[in-house]
Amino acid sequence: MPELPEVETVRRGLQPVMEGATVEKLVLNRPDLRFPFPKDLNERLQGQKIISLGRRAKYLLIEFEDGASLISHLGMSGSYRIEPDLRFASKERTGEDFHFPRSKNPAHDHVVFHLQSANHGQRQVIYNDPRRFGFLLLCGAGELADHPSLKDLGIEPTGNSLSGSVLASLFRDKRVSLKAALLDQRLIAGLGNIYVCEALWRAGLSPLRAAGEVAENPQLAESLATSVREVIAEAIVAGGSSLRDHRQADGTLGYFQHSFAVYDREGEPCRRCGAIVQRIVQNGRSTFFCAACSA
DNA sequence: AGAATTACCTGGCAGC
DNA sequence: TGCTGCCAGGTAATTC
Repeated sequence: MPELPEVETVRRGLQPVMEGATVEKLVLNRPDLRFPFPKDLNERLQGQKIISLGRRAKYLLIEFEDGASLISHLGMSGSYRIEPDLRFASKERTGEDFHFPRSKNPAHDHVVFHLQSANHGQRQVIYNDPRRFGFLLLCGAGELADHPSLKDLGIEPTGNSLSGSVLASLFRDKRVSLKAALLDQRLIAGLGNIYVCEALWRAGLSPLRAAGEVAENPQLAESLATSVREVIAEAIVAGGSSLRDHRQADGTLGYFQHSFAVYDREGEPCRRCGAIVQRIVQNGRSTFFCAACSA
């Protein structure tokens, strides 16, 4: 699921239930995901109020009243879902504002937040992750900006801060391909394989082209920066992309996958020129593009 | 130092 | 129907 638009969609889905909620208990169903869970995690968070849900790049940030933050990354297959707390089922007025998605595979429900929600009564927020590439890290008050996972992240492609000139200065003298440069989280933070392919197609630029070359051409740099911002903004509005049946926290599906111009469309006609969309491998990962109308 | 490759996991799907 | 091999949106560690 999770590039920036998917993580932002998760954040918006969890926000009404989590913000202002008190952590009654945190249950860890295994000792680790990609990394070991922080020591004494339940003891550190129990009884605390969640002040806000934030996001940086593909990281979800859960901020607590004592200033600590939980840094949550969804890896390749992580998802959150919300359920009524079954221990209080008799008190629960269920179903009035949500439908609760069933777990597709309860064996991969690794973390359960038992919450006393500000507006929704008792709730469980459950983290499920079959491949376990995701992780949870705890960060003390004031340490967020310097945290190893966050400190080297580049500019957010949301809003209007990623201008053509900013992109040009980031890509200047880079000999790597545009594909690799756009995936580099130290330059622009939050893009993944899907949205890089889509943004390059929209700008009419070949993923094989050197990043530094585009940096020297203000019009191309402007076009690429605009395409990146547009693709990300449109994907957020669409609720992200739902691949392999991934769902949002409230169980609904994003629908940006229906707008893909090239991603996962190998052999199908280009929506701009009708030529056949190609798949190549760059740095070990699939790239989809139209060789006929991208230069 | 920067770039490319490999490692980490499970599930789904195509082909046999 | 079951097996095998391959592929998948991520970052981090290792190698070159």
